[in-house]
Amino acid sequence: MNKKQMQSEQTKKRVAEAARSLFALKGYKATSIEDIVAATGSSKGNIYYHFKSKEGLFLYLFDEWDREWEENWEKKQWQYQTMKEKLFGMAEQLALEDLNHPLNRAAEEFFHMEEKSNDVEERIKAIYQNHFQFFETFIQRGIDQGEFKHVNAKHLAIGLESMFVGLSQMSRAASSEDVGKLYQSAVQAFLFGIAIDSD
Amino acid sequence: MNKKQMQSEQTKKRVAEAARSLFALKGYKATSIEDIVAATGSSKGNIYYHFKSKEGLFLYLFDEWDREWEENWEKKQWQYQTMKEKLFGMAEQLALEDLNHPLNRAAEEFFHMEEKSNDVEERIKAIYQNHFQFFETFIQRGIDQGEFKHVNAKHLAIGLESMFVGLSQMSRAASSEDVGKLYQSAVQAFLFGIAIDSD
DNA sequence: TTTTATACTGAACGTTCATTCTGTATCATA
DNA sequence: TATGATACAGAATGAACGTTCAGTATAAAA
Repeated sequence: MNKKQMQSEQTKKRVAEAARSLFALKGYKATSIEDIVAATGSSKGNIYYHFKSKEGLFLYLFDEWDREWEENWEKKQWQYQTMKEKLFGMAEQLALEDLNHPLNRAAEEFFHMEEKSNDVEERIKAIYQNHFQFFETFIQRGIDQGEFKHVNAKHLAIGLESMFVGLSQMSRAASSEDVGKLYQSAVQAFLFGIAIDSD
Repeated sequence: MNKKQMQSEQTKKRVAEAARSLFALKGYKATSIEDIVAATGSSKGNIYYHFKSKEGLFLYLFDEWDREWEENWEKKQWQYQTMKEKLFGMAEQLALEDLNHPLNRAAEEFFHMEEKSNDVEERIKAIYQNHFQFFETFIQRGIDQGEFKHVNAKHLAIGLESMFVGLSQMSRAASSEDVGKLYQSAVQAFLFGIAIDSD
């Protein structure tokens, strides 16, 4: 790799990292390109040389996060034996890691914005579909291994994703609660139910 | 009531209804005061005479919705006997009524905006607390009546709210699915669990 | 050394928008 | 009828910000 290419790559990283900090601190909308300029010393034009748009820059950061999450999970999941244990473990990772991830708040804001370019909208849908697929495979494995009932894996995959997405949002409003316990009892309910007559 | 007061009230209603339609159509941020001016024939100044701000106008509409929801639920819940049935009934009302409510999308956007005035932030927190309280009472009743296990009602109230909030959001991404079924299986899981070994 | 592609600059553009403010019309009240 | 309050009009304010573009510097390629 060239000296020039290396510098270019470094610049891109510097911009990305500054952007991540700013998005974390101020939120997506409230972080202006000007803010990133001030934080990096790079010029506006240069930022647009490295990233297609503000949306593109954010999506770049989000992808990094998503990739890292899956890597961490792959490393971690082997310590658990059953699918039930895995699910509790996943809840733990989500509660501890995700909630404290710098992009957490900004991502929520970003995903709920109404003014998005069409390609971004498509990307977001694809991300969700990916998560659904992940959980569907997970649940299906539980069924195949005789741990889970013969439920509709597709529906309950969405149910699981819903629960975790919602949990992540509610954890902020219900601040005084112990978040770990919250996630744990939610998963407990999802696995074993809260009703007494188990039919 | 005066003729003047009546006209004033009508104007306020006209503005509110136009705003609701526009928020539903274009989203919160994308709906400008100018849009509402164009739709009502009222002037900007007049809108600000009747409502404190754009945020205030939206919150006014949201309150109406919240009130109506509780009224509808109060009417409906008596047709169900057990708490389990009630929960399924609630899921139905949420799936059918809420998802089609004009403000649904805009409210999501509004609640996830990062730039909010402090009093609005407080209001939103209060709204959530209210929902938590509602579910906590609900679950506690189930426990007292011997229908539910001795779970932590506080935690699971948040869990329920999380699930429904998440479900409402996911229902858009997973459009092709039958939303009613989706809610139903989520509640089914929450009540009876998906695991086979019910401990 | 000349040429060319890449990396970078920053001023200018174009647009959007919530809110305020000064003034006016209308109706209730005294 | 005179006075005061209420309801309404709409121009002006004032700021914010993403994106583009014409031009410059730097280093690789020829």
